Amino acid sequence: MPENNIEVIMREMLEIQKRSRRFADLLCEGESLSQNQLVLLIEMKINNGMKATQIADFFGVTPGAVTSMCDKLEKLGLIQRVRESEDRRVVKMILTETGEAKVHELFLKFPQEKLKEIEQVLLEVNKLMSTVF
Amino acid sequence: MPENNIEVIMREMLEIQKRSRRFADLLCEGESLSQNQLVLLIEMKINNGMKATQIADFFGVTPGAVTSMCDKLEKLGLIQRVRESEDRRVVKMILTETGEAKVHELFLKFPQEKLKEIEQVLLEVNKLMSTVF
DNA sequence: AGTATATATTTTAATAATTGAAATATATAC
DNA sequence: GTATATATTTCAATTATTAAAATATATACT
Repeated sequence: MPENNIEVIMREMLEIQKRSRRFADLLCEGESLSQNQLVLLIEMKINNGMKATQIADFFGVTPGAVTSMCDKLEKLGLIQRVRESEDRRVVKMILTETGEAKVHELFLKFPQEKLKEIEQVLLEVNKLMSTVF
Repeated sequence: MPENNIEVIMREMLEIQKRSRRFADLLCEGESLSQNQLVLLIEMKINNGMKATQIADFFGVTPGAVTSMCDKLEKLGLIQRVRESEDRRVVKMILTETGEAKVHELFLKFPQEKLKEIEQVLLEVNKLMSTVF
C-alpha cells in the first residue's frame, strides 16, 4: 500500500517546521529574545517600521496584545513609537539604532559563506512555495 | 548599493513565514483548532502517538503545559492517553478514531490535484532546507 | 529484599500573555 | 458642527505557562 499524498504532506510539514525552528533557535541563541520577538523585529526592519494594526494582523492577535508586545521591546530599548504626522491616530513602531544593530548582529553568527547558502536556499524555497500557497 | 545577504534572508524568511501561515490557516479554517493544536495532532498521527516529554521538547514548553494542552484535546475527544506497559511512568498520547478522521479530513478541503502539487512542493522545500539547516 | 536515586507525568499556586470592552484621540463625511 | 469611523491604549477578566512539589514507577547498589 503506497503512502498517500496526505500522509507525505503531513510528514514534510513537520520536517520543515522542525528545520525552521532549528534555524530560528540558532538565531535567538544566547539572546533574551523569543522567536516571535525576533520575527517582529525583522518585520519592522524590512518594512521600515510597522503600524500597530499591521502587527496585529501579522500575528493574528488583538490590538491590546500588540501594545503589550511593543511595550516590552520598547523597554528593552530595541524599538520606539513614532506618531505619524499625516494621521496622528496611528503609531508606527520602528527600530532604534540599538534594535537595528541587534537584529543585524544576530545573523553575523554565520560566516559569510553560510549566509550566501542560506540566502540561495530561502529564495528557492520561497519561489517553490509561491506556486501553491 | 546592492542589498546584502542578510537583508535578503530576512525578507525571504518573512515571506516564507507568511505563506506557511496562510496554508495552516486554510487547513484550520472553520475548525475550532489552533495552529499549534493542528500541528500537535499531525505530529501524533505521523509518530503513532507521542510521549508527553516528546511533545514538550517539540514545542519547547514545560511538562505542565503539555498536560494542559493534552487535557484540552482529550476533552475534545481527539486524543486519548495510554499508559505504556513496558514503562508505566510514561503516557503516550494517541489519536482517537475521531481524531484520526478529523486530521485527515482537514486535508480533503483541497482537490486531489492540488494535494499532489503541495506534496511535490513540500518534498522539494524540505530537500532544499536540509542542505543548510 | 531494601534503600537511594532517577525519570515521567500531574498537580498546584503564582506569573505572564491575551482577550474583549471601554476610554482616548484623531479623522472623515455630511 | 455633529455624527460616525478608525487607531491605539487601558483595564479587568480569562487563559496559558511556569516552577516547584507531589505521585508513581524504574533502576542501581548493597
